[in-house]
Amino acid sequence: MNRVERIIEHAEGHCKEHGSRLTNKRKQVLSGLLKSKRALSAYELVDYCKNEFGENIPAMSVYRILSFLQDEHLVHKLNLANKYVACSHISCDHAHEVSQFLICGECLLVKEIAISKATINTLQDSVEESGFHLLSPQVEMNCLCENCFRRAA
Amino acid sequence: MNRVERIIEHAEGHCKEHGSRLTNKRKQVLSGLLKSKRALSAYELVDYCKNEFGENIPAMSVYRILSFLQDEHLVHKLNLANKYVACSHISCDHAHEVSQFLICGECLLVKEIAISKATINTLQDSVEESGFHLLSPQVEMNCLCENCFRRAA
DNA sequence: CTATTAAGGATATGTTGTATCATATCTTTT
DNA sequence: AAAAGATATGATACAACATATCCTTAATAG
Repeated sequence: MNRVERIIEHAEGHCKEHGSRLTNKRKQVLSGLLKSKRALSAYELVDYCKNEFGENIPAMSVYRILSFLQDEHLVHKLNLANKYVACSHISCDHAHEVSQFLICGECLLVKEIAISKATINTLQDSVEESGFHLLSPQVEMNCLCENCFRRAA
Repeated sequence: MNRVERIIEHAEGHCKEHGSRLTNKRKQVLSGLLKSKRALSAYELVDYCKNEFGENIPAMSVYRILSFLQDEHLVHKLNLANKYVACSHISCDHAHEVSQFLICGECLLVKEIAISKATINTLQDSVEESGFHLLSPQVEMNCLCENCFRRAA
């Protein structure tokens, strides 16, 4: 059993625990994200399922599936790019920490790193002081990866 | 002369200094953002110019104008919302600091606050350690404002 | 086994943004 | 003030991302 299969099995258990189902199509979409180093759009996932599994999933359904996977904390949406990535902590059992996403604006390579407690507290405090309430504590930063940076220079 | 007019005059001087022009339509678009507490979409600005000035600016032009205003650091794009806001530091002469944008996911009210040097350094360091290079150091966080938070609860 | 609920399909449409090519308006120089 | 060049704007088409709505199919509980 390879890495992706293992993660998906883990995710399936996670879903069962609170009575939701990780159906076939949901697994297919999730596997697409798991296999990719890059962030993918809903429409790219439509293509992936067609090519990889011969499944013709309409865009509408992919959006529904993505929304389900987000609710299950298996997937993040990157708003900087309007694209989606698998959560890198699916196979950990602990609730995952706040993530900082580094997104290459050129090739969409994504790196998800944990943000330090202290830093997130600072950000959170400034939010509360301003009378706002944090919804999804997820920090995205617009970067270039090493490769694209060199190519640009 | 009111607040918006004063800021626009200041912005005009700023543009002249490096040989760019703050034309009438550019002023109109900028004034729309300055008058709004909320972030606005390009298409909302099209409507604003039509209603306020009777100008029929095509969407294409508004996008170009927004792009110009961003180059001049007079406007920020909020990627979390695909909307635009006037930079809150237009009338300061000092180069503005890194901003943290608190965006109400409900009503799009936006608060722009300066982020502490220490915090931005921490974030920046984690970016560099991961082999990425920061492009636009602007942090956006998905929040609810006080009003919408209460209404939701 | 059938009633209920969850999942997925079909179709249309809304929203944001870009590509491309044409036209108009300023600016500078003569 | 006319020609030439640069900057700004217009018009049209379309690409990419996303949601609304209504309907059908599949899973599960009673």
